[in-house]
Amino acid sequence: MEKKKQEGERKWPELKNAEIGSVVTRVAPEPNGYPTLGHAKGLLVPFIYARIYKGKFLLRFEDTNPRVEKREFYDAIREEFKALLEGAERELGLSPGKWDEEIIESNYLPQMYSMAERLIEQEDAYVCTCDAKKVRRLRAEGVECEHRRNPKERNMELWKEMINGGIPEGGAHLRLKTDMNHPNRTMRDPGIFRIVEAEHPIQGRKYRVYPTYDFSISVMDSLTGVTHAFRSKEFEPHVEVQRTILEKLNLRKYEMIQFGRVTVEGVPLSKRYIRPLIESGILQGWDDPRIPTLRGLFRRGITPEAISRFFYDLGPSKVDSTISMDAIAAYNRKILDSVVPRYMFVPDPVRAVVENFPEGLKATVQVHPSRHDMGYREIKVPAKKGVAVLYIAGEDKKTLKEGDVIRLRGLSTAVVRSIMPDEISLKHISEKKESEKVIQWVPADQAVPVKVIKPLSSYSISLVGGFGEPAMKELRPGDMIHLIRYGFARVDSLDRTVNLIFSHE
RNA sequence: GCUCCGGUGGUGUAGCCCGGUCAAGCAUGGAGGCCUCUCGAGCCUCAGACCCGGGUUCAAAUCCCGGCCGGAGCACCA
Repeated sequence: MEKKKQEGERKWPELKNAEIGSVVTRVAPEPNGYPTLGHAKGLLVPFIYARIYKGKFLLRFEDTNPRVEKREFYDAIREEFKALLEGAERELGLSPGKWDEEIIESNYLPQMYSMAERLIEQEDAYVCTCDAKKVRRLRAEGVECEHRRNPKERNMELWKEMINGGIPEGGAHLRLKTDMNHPNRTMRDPGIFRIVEAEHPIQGRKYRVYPTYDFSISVMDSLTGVTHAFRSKEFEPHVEVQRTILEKLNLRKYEMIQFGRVTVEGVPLSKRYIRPLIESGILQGWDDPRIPTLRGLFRRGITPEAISRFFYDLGPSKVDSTISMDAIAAYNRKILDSVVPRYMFVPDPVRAVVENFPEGLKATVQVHPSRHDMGYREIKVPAKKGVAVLYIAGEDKKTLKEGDVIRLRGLSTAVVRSIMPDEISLKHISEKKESEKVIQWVPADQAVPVKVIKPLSSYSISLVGGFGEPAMKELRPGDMIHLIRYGFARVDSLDRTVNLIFSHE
């Protein structure tokens, strides 16, 4: 499918110190949950820059806190990121739509250990055995503790004990020696390694000492050749810490770039909010269409293309932005509209008996109103003694009164004869009239039972039942469709009914 | 409290580093019209913004100073 991609493209701001062909960026997720819409900017911004500059894009698992990380999350991140990047390639023409290399940070632990030892050797780091509360207090007050003055031999001894298990979790941590009076409090002797007694999803029980974020990110970015490291704005005060680490270890420097956070109006993105809803059974799982996890969104029929285009237009700005699901739906609608087949669906059906119905009259409906190449479907409507039985939507029935002329889409023009509580009586007329109301319908004898699930909030869904036209029984899970005068939907499953999840209007 | 970062139409942004071409571009949303056997999409038209106050300058969205507002961080999490 050819897309018009070239004209009117907005340009992203230039990167500092960037040359075509030599830019390396990365996304560095922690495998501690299912990725949400909140992760999309963190993925797409570095990816887009890597492709604009024809450079390299890395996926790095930042797995240095085994307490919260799980194997399944690595896979979930790979799957969702893959889908999104492939969507970005199709929609934005940024190729290849995948990461060039995958890096598991925990595999670099031995290297990081030796760097830690170098810092101890240089007297740029010391083991502190104060408890966490005291450390926090002293950092706030800008007061040095006694461990700071320990000789390097003593520090090395304690460090080895941390590694060998001689010190329990929480009993000691390695701190960078900077300045306990630094105005930026994150700079006051930050912790760089600590003990975590938990099984690591990849390394198992091999290690018990893990680096903290500031240490691992600076070392890893430098070691893996990253030239432009993106992270969200909350890390701004850490830039100074990370630069200091690079300097003390004499490692290659790179650009550190912060971008603003994205919040979705009325939609909580945090795992902290979502997890209890899943554990309590209110949500079915991490792919529940009510929540903004990427898989939830995909299941709901929000396409990777729409999400990539949306974040492309959003740009890499440093300002925090509040977006709405409606805006994402608008992007999705535009992408889907030109490619998705149309079907007639009647929610809350009511029988419509059409008299004077010609023998052999059948409907020819276009699969897509502006795309003849997508073909036509025929719907045969049997008539017994000049009477055909159809279903129309309950909502449409409500708006009709006796004498109205309606157009049964693609089939017949009819006049309303009478309206009963559970049925409406129509009469086929041959002449076409102007400005008649066009409604959708389904032949009663071939009506396909359809259920439409509409996500309403993270707690609620609504269920709408009705009948679809005969061709709907050919649908397969994953198909995206448009229900005429109703909205876009994705086929979720098929059993005795066709089960759809409503995307948006 | 301290440190840092932002503040351009309803929303999201470009421009700011290297002042003029910006009487501010784009997208989305809004209004109106055309088209349409969908209340969708498409096409056309319209309305809509440089946080405030000083200063520098022939000239400021862009530079400087002061204020106001918003966000983030101040963990042995990332």
